[in-house]
Amino acid sequence: MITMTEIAKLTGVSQPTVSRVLSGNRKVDPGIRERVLACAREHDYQPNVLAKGLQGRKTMLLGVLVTDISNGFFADLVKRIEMEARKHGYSILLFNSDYNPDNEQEYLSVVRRYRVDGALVVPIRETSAKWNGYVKRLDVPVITVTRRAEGLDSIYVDQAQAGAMVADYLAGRGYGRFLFIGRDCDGKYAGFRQALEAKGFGDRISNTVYQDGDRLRQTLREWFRSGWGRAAVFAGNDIYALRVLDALRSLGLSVPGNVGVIGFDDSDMGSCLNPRLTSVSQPLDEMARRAVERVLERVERPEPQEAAWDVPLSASLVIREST
Amino acid sequence: MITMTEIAKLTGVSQPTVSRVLSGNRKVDPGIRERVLACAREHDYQPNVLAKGLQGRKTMLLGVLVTDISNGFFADLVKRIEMEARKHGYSILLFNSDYNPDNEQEYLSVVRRYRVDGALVVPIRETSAKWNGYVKRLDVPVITVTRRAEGLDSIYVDQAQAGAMVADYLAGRGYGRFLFIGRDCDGKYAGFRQALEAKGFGDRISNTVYQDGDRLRQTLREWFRSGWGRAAVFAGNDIYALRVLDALRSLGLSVPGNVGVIGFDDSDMGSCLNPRLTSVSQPLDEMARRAVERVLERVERPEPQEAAWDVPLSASLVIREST
DNA sequence: TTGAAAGCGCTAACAA
DNA sequence: TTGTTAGCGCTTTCAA
Repeated sequence: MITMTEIAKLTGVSQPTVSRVLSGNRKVDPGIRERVLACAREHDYQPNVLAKGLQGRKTMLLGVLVTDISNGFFADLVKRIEMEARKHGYSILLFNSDYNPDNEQEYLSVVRRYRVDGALVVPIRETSAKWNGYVKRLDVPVITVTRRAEGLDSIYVDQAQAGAMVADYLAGRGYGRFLFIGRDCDGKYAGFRQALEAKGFGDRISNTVYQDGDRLRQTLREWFRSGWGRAAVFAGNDIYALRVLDALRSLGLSVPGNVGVIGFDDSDMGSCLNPRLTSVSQPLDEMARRAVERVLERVERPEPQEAAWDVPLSASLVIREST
Repeated sequence: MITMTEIAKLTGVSQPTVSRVLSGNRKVDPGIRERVLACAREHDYQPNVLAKGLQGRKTMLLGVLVTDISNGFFADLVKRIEMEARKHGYSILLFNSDYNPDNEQEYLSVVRRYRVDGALVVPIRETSAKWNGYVKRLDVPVITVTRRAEGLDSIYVDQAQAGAMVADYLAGRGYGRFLFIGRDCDGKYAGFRQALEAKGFGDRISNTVYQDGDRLRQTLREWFRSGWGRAAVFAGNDIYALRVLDALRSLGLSVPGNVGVIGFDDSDMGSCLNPRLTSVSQPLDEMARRAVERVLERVERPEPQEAAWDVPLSASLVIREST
């Protein structure tokens, strides 16, 4: 691949002059300019981003670390981040932690090796002190997306509020028994639980971590049989919800007749499921756009002592047939 | 971030010696070795991949260009490619063409700017001469994944064979009218059509490009009314299939009672849909693994004149409830 | 076994 | 306006 030095030789000027022409920010004699540009075009010159980066300027690289790219929600998030970054001339280096903390930690190091200009991270859990330490060491702007991180820029949906919203909605629809599928440390479960307790449903709430196939069916059956009142399942994400629908169907329970089901993330498929899935929608586009903008802002003009950015967004409810 | 030169100063040796210690491939006095390693560990040294790359060696970067990362199939593909690349110490630079040829072309240039060691590409269409030209100019090993490209390494599922397999299966199940959802230039449609023609169903095949909501419903209704014989829809991918199921349901047609539906890609959700979706499964894992291995093999020892690699894999049928 | 010197491709001083 | 020089962090000669 042709370099500036080679173009310089071919056109009989100095290499820095070529640089001046190609970066376009300095005055150069029009004659030379044309010659250089013609030569560059002819040989399909492509600047070496690595050399620029090494030279101390930006690498035009953004690290993007997510938990599971094969989850439609994160796939969508990455897609939007990529689009937004590209719009500003940045490319993204993709890392998939696969919910493995060892990977997460390692990738945080790898990100540094590439001297990325900034990073967008979906941490595995609400952030620990240890994790915070790793991130600080990155010494590039970092923003956590979809989760809040103490002392770091973060943009996320307020999970507790989203959970409370689900609780209000379900209670308003006349449901009186609730099962949450997901971890009990999940913020949306906390909000969900708290709102239900305030309504006097404190003893009508169960939760179970997500399990596969048969076990999920078992759990659902036992839960359904073991109480009374209209039953509703709140799934931690739409994938869980899909599995719940499937399990309920194989138990012969109709949705929403016997059991209501509500998902989380409002993934595209939800609107086509049978029954169509009620779900909580996160402003994905806004998160991606603002996260990238924020990181790039910090890249362009680093103000070390600026306060961390803490942007909780509101989720919204998309009501369909399953509740 | 600490550099080799700084470590050299701190430990009182020359910078190349530090390099020798940290790259580990040359003999160094054990005393020095320990001192240098200790210092590197203490300051959390991370090699500058850019400098290594610039110096003429590898960048440890692989470009991955897909058509749509938000499609679960490609998300999964990217995930596996990332895992496999990481296993070999490579990171991936992600590009999403969004089915826009302009993007595809531009990103092929951007890939060069980063001096990636190789690229894995899902081209938008079966490859044109123009596209081939761009790819050649990359002058790094390129492999096309999921599509065949003349004169380039490619690993893919033989679409025509997959289409024929679907035709055989549907005909064997007693279906006698067929609608393909997707482009007529799609290889699987060609194979599907040809196999059906061979069975004398030549005049019982229709096709339509994918359309949204109402239009899809319209199309399906008209097609369903306009003929006789057991009807089956072959959707170009599982997302289309999901929409078809939804549209049929809103038309009051039961699946598989009135219409059979078969998808393509065997995405995870298929096994939980209502009804569970029959689909064509591609060996995703094998494709990702072999594609990365092949590219890296070419990176490690470039043999310019070696013949292009052409690996058609076989798809398999996953039969569920929808047919 | 170690150090000195060169150079990858580029930008940013500084001089002319 | 242009060229000269230096240097980013590293690997690779070549000497010692």
